[in-house]
Amino acid sequence: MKFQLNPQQQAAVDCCDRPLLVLAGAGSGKTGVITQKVVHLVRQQALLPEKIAAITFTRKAAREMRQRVARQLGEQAAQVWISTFHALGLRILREEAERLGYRPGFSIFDPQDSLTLLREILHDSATREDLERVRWQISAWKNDGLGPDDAPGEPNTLEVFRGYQERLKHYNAFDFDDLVAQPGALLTSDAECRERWQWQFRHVLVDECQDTNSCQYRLLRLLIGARTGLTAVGDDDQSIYGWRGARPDNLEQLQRDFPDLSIVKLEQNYRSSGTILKAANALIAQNPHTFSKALWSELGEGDPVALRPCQDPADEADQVVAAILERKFTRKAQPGDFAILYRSNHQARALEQALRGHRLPYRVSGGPSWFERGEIKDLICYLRLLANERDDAAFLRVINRPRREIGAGTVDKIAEAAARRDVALLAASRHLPATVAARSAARVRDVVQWLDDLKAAALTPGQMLQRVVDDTGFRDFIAREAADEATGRSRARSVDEFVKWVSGMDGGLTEVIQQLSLGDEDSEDASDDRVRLMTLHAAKGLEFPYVFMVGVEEGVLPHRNSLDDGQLEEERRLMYVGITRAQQSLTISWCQARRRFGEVSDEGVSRFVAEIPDELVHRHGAQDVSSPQTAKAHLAGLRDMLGDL
DNA sequence: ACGCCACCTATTTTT
DNA sequence: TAGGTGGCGT
Repeated sequence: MKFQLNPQQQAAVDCCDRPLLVLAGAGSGKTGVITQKVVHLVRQQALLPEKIAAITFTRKAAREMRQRVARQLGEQAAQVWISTFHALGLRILREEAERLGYRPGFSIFDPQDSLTLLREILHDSATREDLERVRWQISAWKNDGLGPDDAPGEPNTLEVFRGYQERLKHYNAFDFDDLVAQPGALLTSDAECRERWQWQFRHVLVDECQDTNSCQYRLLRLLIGARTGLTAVGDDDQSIYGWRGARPDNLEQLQRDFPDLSIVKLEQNYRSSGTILKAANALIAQNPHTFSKALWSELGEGDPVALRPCQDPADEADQVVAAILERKFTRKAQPGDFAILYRSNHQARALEQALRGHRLPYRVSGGPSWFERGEIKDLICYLRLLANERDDAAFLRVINRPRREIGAGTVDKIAEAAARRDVALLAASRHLPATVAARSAARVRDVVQWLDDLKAAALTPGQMLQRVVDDTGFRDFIAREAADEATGRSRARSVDEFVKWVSGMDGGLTEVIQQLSLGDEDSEDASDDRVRLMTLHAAKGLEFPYVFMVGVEEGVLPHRNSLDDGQLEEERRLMYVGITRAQQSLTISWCQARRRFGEVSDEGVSRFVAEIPDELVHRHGAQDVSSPQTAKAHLAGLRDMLGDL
């Protein structure tokens, strides 16, 4: 496939002699630009592929980009460093671990492991909420590039932070935030190392730059040496992650950090109708801007934006379903052409009910992923423990799964011994204290012996995992543990799938685990033809022919907790992101009444709706479908007309 | 180890 | 209102 670039896109690709900021509006073809630029750097600028880094936020974006680069560069694409910030950080850490006092084969703790760790530090009086709060705080500090010595906080919270970091190191483990923070700290303090990495890359490209937090931005800057090219792509109007530390003003910071920065704006949109873009432009114009931008398109004006007041969420859901059925009929649209977007997850419930009721296939995005499922996490922990015997979190997870009748008392005694001798739980299990009863001691020795044998056998990660499953009877254990037979079967199946998946991976144990720890290979199936339900946050980067934004009410969007200090602007951007997902048709609806904590609230339509000019909208009112009764009747009529869908 | 009840809280979430 | 958590009893 060959891309026709418009003049602005071409300018962005061609600009290689100075740092560049590409302000890429929604749907302006920025992925194509990044892809083409990588190709250009290799083909025209004669850069070696391994001298180029393209950084994204999600694995999905990275995968997409790699595929598109591969389509043009073929084999060479594999040499380009296309990865997420975290994967890049991991790759740096793998080479520099020793400098930080870590050993090869280190573990990566997920948030759950972090919670386990904090539970040890904060002893038993802490509730789950306390632990979550502390974890959140520590993570926020790290994302701001702060450590226990410079973070602003209560002395005892900082003490917890310090203890947390010390323990992580003791376990030879990093948490997710460390994957970016530690390379940043290392390259800051170690000039030799910094130069080496600056030498590594001749050009760095960053996607979604407005989403970088302080820590990511610091790492980015540290990678840019005197001879390193930079292409930053971003859209300040789509910055919706301020609440988790993203700094959209990093786009402005670029101008200060790189005085010779060029700026290219991509304003032609290839996705939406003119009407939808005008609505989006008008809305976002209400926000203050450093960089102004107006999207336009050649796709024609299209339908007006439909505005629909509804009685309550159930009525709203019925109306959305009615509209979907109608369009399935009149425009031969497929379920997969529709997306329903909302501010918060619980809003999905009413919609799911209505969709189920009318046999419309749907998919809710944002459930727990494969790797978060308990049985998969168990298996990953076995591998982690085999690669890094200091990984106490993995040890604790695995020691009694499947049941080995090693009681809490025994584990406590092992933990005491480990603490006393300052060794890991697994090491302590090899020299059990005399206080452990002979029976328990024998059981522990058996597991440890088995683990040691497994480690000594020269096996691939896949074979190792297969042995774990076989030797422990893991499938049966997992199946028996499930509440009902069906979930038992499905879990056993997912164990098999996982073993197969790991067997297909290449690399040694360490690489495989570190891959796995970074998360799911999301099994996004383009062919699956279902109505998509998701939050506005989850919708970023996606597009759909028909979009419904529901619950566009004061208190919901903008959310009631975001009415002050600049957060309102982020809520408006959220609305903007929602609008710009739509290709042909956009329907905005809200409820007159919504049950909230038991009480009926009626805050009414969102202020954002009034920010869309009148001439762009079509208001549905009482004469259309407005009461639940008529909506139901309308639906019934449609059903008769279309047959049972 | 499991089930029941009282209590609390109530956005957005990737890696 | 509802769903999740934590404490407590069997």
